[in-house]
Amino acid sequence: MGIPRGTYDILPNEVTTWHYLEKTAREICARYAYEEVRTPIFEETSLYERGVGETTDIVEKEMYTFLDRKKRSLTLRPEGTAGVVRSFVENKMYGESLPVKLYYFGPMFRYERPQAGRYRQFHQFGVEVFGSDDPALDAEVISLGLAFYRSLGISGVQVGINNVGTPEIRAKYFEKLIEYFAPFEAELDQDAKSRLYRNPMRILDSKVKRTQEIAEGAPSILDSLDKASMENFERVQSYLQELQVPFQVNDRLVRGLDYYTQTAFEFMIEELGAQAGVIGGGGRYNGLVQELGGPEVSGIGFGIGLERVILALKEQNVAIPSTKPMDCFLVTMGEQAQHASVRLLGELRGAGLKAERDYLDRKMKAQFKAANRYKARYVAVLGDEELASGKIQVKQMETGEQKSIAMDQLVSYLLEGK
RNA sequence: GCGGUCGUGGUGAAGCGGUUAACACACCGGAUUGUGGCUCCGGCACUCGAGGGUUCGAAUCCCUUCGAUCGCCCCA
Repeated sequence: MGIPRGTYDILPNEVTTWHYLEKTAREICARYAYEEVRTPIFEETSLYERGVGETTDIVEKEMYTFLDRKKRSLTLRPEGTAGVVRSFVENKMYGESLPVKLYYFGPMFRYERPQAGRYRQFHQFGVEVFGSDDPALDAEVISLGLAFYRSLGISGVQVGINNVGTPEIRAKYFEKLIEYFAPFEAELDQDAKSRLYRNPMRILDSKVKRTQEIAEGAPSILDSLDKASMENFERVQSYLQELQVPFQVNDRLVRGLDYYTQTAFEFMIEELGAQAGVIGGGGRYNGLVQELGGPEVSGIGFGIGLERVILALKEQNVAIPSTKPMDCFLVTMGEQAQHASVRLLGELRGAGLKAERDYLDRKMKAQFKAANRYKARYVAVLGDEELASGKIQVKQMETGEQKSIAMDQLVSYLLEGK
């Protein structure tokens, strides 16, 4: 027996990092007036087929799909947006005052081969905004993402933005691309060939040298945009400038999900390499709410891969705030003292102090060692003498200073020392 | 789904055909039977991911399998 492939345990010493990420995300979202939403970890399979797109890699080969006991097809969520949109529609949030600004945090599942910064169960922090086309929101969402990285202490995050137009524009652009690539068909690599008629935009970011050379001359989607899209794109850029968000226009930026319209963006960090370097991405999805049965309400959001954020934190040696030190370790000598320690320990904890004792009947020396391991600020020694006198020995570990204190004064003494 | 590398104690690792499986750290115990962080001493792998084979003999060679890791596709 072992842990399933592509999954991993987050052990206590790592959990502090996760708390740090969550806390930071929550604080920033609160500042930007986003509220948390928690949706199920699995949904009906059809939600993703319709929402994410039938021809995407995610739906074609990466979903964890299973039948329940009533033979309903369910799928462990491969991404966050579809579920949040479903919830938005189902709970008729479009009836509330718009825009509705939401964020989420949690595990996602994709059946892929594990690799650096890629797991089968991984975690995302994401936001979604519904009900406004205002390009200022596009800029807000991007700057919120960037604020998250910065607030964590990650530097060098690059923002790439593009405008992928409307589905109609993309259809026309596809024709142009096919027209351009067709004469080179024989020179393209296998992957590019298979994409030529299905999704030629994907050829643009190929890593195969010859394909890349050919792709360099391909027409840009920006030249195919209609006036409204172009204006929208320009306004997003000017708002980003207002917010002092550095960005690069990348007309080759393609996202993996079908639902994106207009603005598409990515957060990247160079040190982590080509794959893990994309630490977040998102865009606008103006047709999705309708596609999933809601009214014509537009949306925009991003998903940030937290495993990759953690890679970046480690790469850049960002210090994680450590856990609370132990206020007091109770050393006990003898059975009487062990009994008495139960109550004393309860009192310490009841007073809000972090306190611990030995449970393995260890020798005093070993108990002191344990206290050190816990980084205890004080050690209180309780033995027969103390029980008889009602006074307990309290040692401040850093200075080695030791005092005798009335047992009922211990709590207030420790609270003073904080 | 495809390709490379790897798999020895709690951890980091040596050993690469010859039989008690180095060493370091961690942990436990003792020196110091009521006091930590230093020092010294002792303990801690019937076993080298699993299964099969070659051999007088395998952790060391071969095959299979599982897993990890890195890369490709794709993505966070």
